[in-house]
Amino acid sequence: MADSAVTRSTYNEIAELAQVSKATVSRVFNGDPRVHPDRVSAVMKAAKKIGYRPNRAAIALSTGRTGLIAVVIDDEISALSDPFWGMVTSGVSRVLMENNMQTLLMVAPLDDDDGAVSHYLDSNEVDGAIFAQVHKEGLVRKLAGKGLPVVVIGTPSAESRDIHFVDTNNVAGGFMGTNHLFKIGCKNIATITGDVEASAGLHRLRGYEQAHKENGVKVNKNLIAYGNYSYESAKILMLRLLASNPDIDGVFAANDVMALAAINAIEERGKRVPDDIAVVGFDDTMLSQASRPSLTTVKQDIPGLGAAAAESMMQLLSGQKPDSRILSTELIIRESA
Amino acid sequence: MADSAVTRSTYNEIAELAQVSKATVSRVFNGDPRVHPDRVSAVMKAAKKIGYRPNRAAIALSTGRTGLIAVVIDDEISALSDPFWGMVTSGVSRVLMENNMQTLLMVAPLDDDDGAVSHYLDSNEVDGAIFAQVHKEGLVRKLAGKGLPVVVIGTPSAESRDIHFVDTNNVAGGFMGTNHLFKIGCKNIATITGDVEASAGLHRLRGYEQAHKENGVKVNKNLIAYGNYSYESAKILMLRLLASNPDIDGVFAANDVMALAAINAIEERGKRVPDDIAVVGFDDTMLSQASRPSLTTVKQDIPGLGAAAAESMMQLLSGQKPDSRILSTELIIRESA
DNA sequence: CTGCCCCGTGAAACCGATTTCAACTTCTGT
DNA sequence: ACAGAAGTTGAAATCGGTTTCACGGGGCAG
Repeated sequence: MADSAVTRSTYNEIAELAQVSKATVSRVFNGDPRVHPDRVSAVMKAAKKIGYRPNRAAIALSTGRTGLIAVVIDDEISALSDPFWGMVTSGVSRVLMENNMQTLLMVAPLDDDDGAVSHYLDSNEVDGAIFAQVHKEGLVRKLAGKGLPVVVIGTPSAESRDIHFVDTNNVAGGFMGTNHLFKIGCKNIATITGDVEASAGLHRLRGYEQAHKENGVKVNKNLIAYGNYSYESAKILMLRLLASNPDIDGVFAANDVMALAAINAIEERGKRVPDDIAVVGFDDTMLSQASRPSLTTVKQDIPGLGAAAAESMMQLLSGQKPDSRILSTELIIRESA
Repeated sequence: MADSAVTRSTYNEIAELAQVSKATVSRVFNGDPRVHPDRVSAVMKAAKKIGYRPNRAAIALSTGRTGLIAVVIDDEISALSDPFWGMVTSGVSRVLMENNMQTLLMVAPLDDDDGAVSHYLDSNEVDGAIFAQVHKEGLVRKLAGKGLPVVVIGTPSAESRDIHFVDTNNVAGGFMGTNHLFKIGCKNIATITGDVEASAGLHRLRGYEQAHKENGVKVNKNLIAYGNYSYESAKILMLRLLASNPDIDGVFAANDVMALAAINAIEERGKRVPDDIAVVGFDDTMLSQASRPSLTTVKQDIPGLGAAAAESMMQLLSGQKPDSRILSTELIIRESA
């Protein structure tokens, strides 16, 4: 049973103290305009006197709403070690708190449509779910299909466009970064992609291709290296690129970490950045200012992405149908390109 | 009212299907050994058939336990942009999920003993709270005093030692890093501290001092610069140190980010790392491998810290009185020292 | 003056579980 | 064969709110 605390504060106590019924107490707290002002103040006073705190479990039981929004981070590669997701989450959390909701964090692999996360989410424990880093859309589709309000961070595949999402304009970002390399005179621009199974990686690659088209240059498939956002992957790929394509004079990396790895590999092979090879990253994390040479990079508003997702969620919960939002990017020019 | 879903699964439905009472259904799900095996299997079968999912709100209401543990991150400076806290949180989350509990993330300033976080936490919404990055202990003490199970990540001040905590052995870490600088021949070792208002920063400084004592060198107060873990603070401080103490030949920075800033400042002043000045960091984050020169640093087990906190919490919840845990550190030698 | 409606209110049902308590079987010992 | 113990079970109370529904009183039209 509950607690044996000294001050158990319930509607019953308030009702007794204020000489009204539980029903009236409930009406007062829910702002029912029909209650007589005198009772309202009596209830308020009584509530204050006994230090009333609502019991969320009871509210959840009777209303069916828990006040909880799940933030689900796909943990194939421990995602929270990348500051990106922490920052996204803090953006989500801030907006949810402003709306008097709480953030339930779930870091778990999403490959299983029927795993622990799935069970938890589809049994009304949360009022909605925000998904990050979605590789497989099965679970998301299933939950959205069951009527759970869902917002995805990133762009879902074409057949899931009925799902609400927010994303950075990664195509524009990829274009921006690559185009800058063209503008400063690069002729042979390689790219190290992110995980192209998810939208962000794929879209940045599309932007890279678009910049080629716009500059009248044909994409050389040998200059596309498929990475996964990790330092290690990028270092190996960059070394390989340098070996097979000695004339590379520019690199667009799909995040800052890989850009650093590329610089490291380039210098290891005795070339200089940006003099011999220019490098552009993506994200504008702390890394990009801290590295030497400092990194020219495509900046995205990371906490803003989380905040936008949370705002869309609030709209969904209030019955509106929010437009999916695409946040813009900005080129930050530093030393590396 | 609740949902209008097709499959509303409750004990009532199971009871009806299995021809038993709600009470028996409850006993089965709670592993009461007195129930006849035949009924157990009947209930199980019925539950499976209708795809039963327990309603946590109802459980919370009747048992008083919510299955939620709050992870509270003090957000004076948006903490989640530092990968450290994300990694800690993911460690917490993993252990909690293994124990069938959920992680409620609260990123908010903790300076107010009576703010939103306080209200939320002291009204039985969560079964316990894990605090990270605690500057002011007022709220923690208040909640612990009210009987909420509390675990602190970091070492509380002396008068709060009744609060359970887990921490990295920062004194040993500071010693390790500084001692390494002595061992490779440094004579004038500066340090850039973390936030010394919290235990981690202070303890690393203590370790720095201890290493001096052990090496028979008197600490020179002019070589201690008080930073706050940020790149910006460290860069400014390092430039200042170099200006006033030209004979510095070693730097122990209280985290990797500041170590990078120090290197940047040093090279900006025309000196080389490690030849002129050796630099040691702390954390062994991705930064330390990625930087050039790569960073010699004191490694701590960051997700392990979160996991340890969660394990302590589980013990507290089961009525045990866990020992506070101090995790050890390890020196990772790379290029910078 | 009567009938009707509206307003404000409280009693009671309800949300979905847990837990108490009493009752019913069945087994044991004598 | 019968009292008492042991083992199972279900009815009902409970947790703390929300919501329905019915009722009493005041105002207004007929």
